[in-house]
Amino acid sequence: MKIEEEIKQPTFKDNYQKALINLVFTAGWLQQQQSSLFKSHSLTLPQFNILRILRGQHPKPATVNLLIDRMLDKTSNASRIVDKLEVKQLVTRTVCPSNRRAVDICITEAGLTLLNQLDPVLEHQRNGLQNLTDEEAAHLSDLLDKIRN
Amino acid sequence: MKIEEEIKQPTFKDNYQKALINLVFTAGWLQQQQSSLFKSHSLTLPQFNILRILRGQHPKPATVNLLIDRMLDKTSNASRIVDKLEVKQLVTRTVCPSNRRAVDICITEAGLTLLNQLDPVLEHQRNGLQNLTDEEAAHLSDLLDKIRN
DNA sequence: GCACATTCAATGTATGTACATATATTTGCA
DNA sequence: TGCAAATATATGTACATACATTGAATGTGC
Repeated sequence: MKIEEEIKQPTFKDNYQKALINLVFTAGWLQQQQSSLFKSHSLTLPQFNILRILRGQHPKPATVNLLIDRMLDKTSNASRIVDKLEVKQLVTRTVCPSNRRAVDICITEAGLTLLNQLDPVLEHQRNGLQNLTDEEAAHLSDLLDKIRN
Repeated sequence: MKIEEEIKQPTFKDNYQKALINLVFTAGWLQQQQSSLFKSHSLTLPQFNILRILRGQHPKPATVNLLIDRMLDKTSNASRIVDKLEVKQLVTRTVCPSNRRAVDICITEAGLTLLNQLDPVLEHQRNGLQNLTDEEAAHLSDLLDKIRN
């Protein structure tokens, strides 16, 4: 469905306004698609993303700062998302021995197992962009880089 | 800055994953840019978007259902966003005479004045996509439509 | 060695998102 | 008519976002 129909706005001021609205709408649409994949495992999208970063570090620990650096949403509160993951015993939190201000966060075996279960689901969906060709996906990424200069 | 640098991830599995992450990241980046424009007027982005829809209807009233239909984020709670706008006296809420289940929501003069103040700011920014050409913006929008099929 | 700024994480508050449920009203049909 | 289903909105709860503030630990300059 074209964006005009999705939000029932027949015309836009110009192509810039149309692309902006389409961009925000489509990103939300994709995030909702992804969220639904995790719901049955009681994981939210931000929780999943944090876990994935931790797996990338594994077996090295990560700090909260490192998580923020790598998160898509820089302003969100990594500390509290880690709280939730800790309660579910998917991560551990220990004070860093070499710098007691920092906290070492590690993914647990349970966390790794959960992610491994989720991988094939995501893979099968080709990350939700299955309607694009490889070239189109690359071109899209270039346009987005250009937006942010 | 390329997306690889933004989130400090040197490589991606494929162009699909890269485009997906870039899409979500860029949409968040744009929304934060916009939010900062409203902050000095104590308006949040969802509140602004609701106000803009109401201005489009003016002087006809809108219902909560109409707002949800036109909102970018369909699952958000329009009712509570209208609450906030009502407290600020930017909108009015009256029970619809012809259907007492529904609520007629109208933008007030104060709301219209506020939007008019904000318009030039947004216009000047070309909606945040000033780095794209008109053709690129149109092409981006087409790619996004294609993602959602 | 000590005052002071900086860094790192946690916390507080307001708002928004996601989803389930509640309440009132209207519609439709047996 | 009467009553179940559908509709329109509001409310409850858990989680996340945005941003300011706090508090402990560390680094720096003197």
